[in-house]
Amino acid sequence: MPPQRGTAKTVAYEDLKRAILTLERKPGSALEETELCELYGLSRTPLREVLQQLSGDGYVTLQLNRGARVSDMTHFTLRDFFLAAPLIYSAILRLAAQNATLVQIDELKAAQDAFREAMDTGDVTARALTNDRFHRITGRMAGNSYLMASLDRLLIDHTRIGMTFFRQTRGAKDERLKLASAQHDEMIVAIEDGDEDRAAELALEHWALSRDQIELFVMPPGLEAPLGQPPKLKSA
Amino acid sequence: MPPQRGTAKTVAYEDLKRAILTLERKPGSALEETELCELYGLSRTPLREVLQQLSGDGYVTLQLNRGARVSDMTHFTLRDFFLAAPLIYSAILRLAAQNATLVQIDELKAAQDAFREAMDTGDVTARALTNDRFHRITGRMAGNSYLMASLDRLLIDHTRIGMTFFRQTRGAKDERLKLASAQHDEMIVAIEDGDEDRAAELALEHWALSRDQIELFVMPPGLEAPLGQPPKLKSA
DNA sequence: TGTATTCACATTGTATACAAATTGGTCAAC
DNA sequence: GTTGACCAATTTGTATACAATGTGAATACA
Repeated sequence: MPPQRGTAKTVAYEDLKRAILTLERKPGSALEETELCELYGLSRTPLREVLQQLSGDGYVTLQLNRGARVSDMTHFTLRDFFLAAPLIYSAILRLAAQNATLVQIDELKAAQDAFREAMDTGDVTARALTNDRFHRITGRMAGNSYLMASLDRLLIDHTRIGMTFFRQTRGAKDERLKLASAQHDEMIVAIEDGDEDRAAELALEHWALSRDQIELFVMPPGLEAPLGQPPKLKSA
Repeated sequence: MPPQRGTAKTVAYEDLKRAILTLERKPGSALEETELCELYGLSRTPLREVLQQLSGDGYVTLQLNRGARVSDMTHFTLRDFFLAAPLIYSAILRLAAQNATLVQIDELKAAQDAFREAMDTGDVTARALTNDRFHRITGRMAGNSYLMASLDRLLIDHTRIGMTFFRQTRGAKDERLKLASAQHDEMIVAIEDGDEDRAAELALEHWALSRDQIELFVMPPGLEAPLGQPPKLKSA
């Protein structure tokens, strides 16, 4: 799925992914070719190929004669997200517990160390990216390319959503972060033990925690029955 | 997910997909750029972009400085396939029953008509492609982009596998084809009725039928306990 | 005879130039 | 004042030429 391990091209590919995941590039924003060419020191031909790749991976949306945009997140995607996430996450973690190799388990532990460190520093971006990395490793452990396709797309949006709600984590809410981290630790144990039922269960608990945070963010207390019109939609 | 509705480029994109799904292009076979350029009347730049797209969609695998190959199917992928298929198919059909529009239901009926027709003619390719089309429509009905990513990849391989076992359908085995078709009909009813439980159930039954055919093909009767070595694997 | 090195060829990767399409703005007409 | 057409400027799409990498055959050497 990674494009190639070329040089400047890979840098562009990876950095665009990072920028999209961290909301540095906002959903729906235009990606102009010449700007990106200068930024990454590529000519348009290879840069366009990077954009095609990112499109296939779900990071970017292409429109004929109208260039590339960062894939946007509507409330439709949020609804889809809520439906797909528990299904895929639990399946992935079950398979991870079945199939993880020792090397991968070490990778996962390292990722968790990095996440814990990012938790301590207040760096929102680092939290989101290290968390993203943790879950992508569980995906690789599962080693199922079909499910991986869904996981990849879920994580794009999960990480982007996380960038907004990790930001508001203060005081009492840090308990949630600690809980999330503790769940990661338990996942590692379950995977090491090959305890697939426990791993799947943890995936669902972890998702439930995340879901509650998202719901809190989407629907803050006190605004549960908002008056007035729903946000206006573009008609297709 | 479709690239654009350009002209020659779209033709190349769609035709390559078709050729890959029908095994006209064999798994693992090389896709040389100049050959494809002549075939589709494109220069290398847009053709390469098509290959990048197909790579993102899972039809094609790219290697740095070594070009593109048709994604191959090992028995690893077959194992992954058996794990992921029931999960995704049932989820997709459940959502399809929830969300299908009337227009989509008409499309699905048309696809089923085409499938039935292909069943009568002995045309293996037509069977595989119309069946593929039927299931992709259910995916669009479900309208969940996350799960769609997995479904797309499952259907690539399911259709390719189908190309081999549809071929051996004769005499008594036609019963299986009729049953598959009848299941399609029942799916349409369940979707029209919004009966999501029934739709999900049918997805599993349909999968079970398909799985049995695949198992028969992979492990023909009389070879259930083969002697000697398992097929040799390429390490890594 | 077997192995290693070299060189020519073929194929992929990149840059640039050119063609086509879209966008935004101006001006005229209603 | 609003609508519409037209034109310039920007941006995307395509072709071609060139650079770099990989492949394989022939040859030299052990």
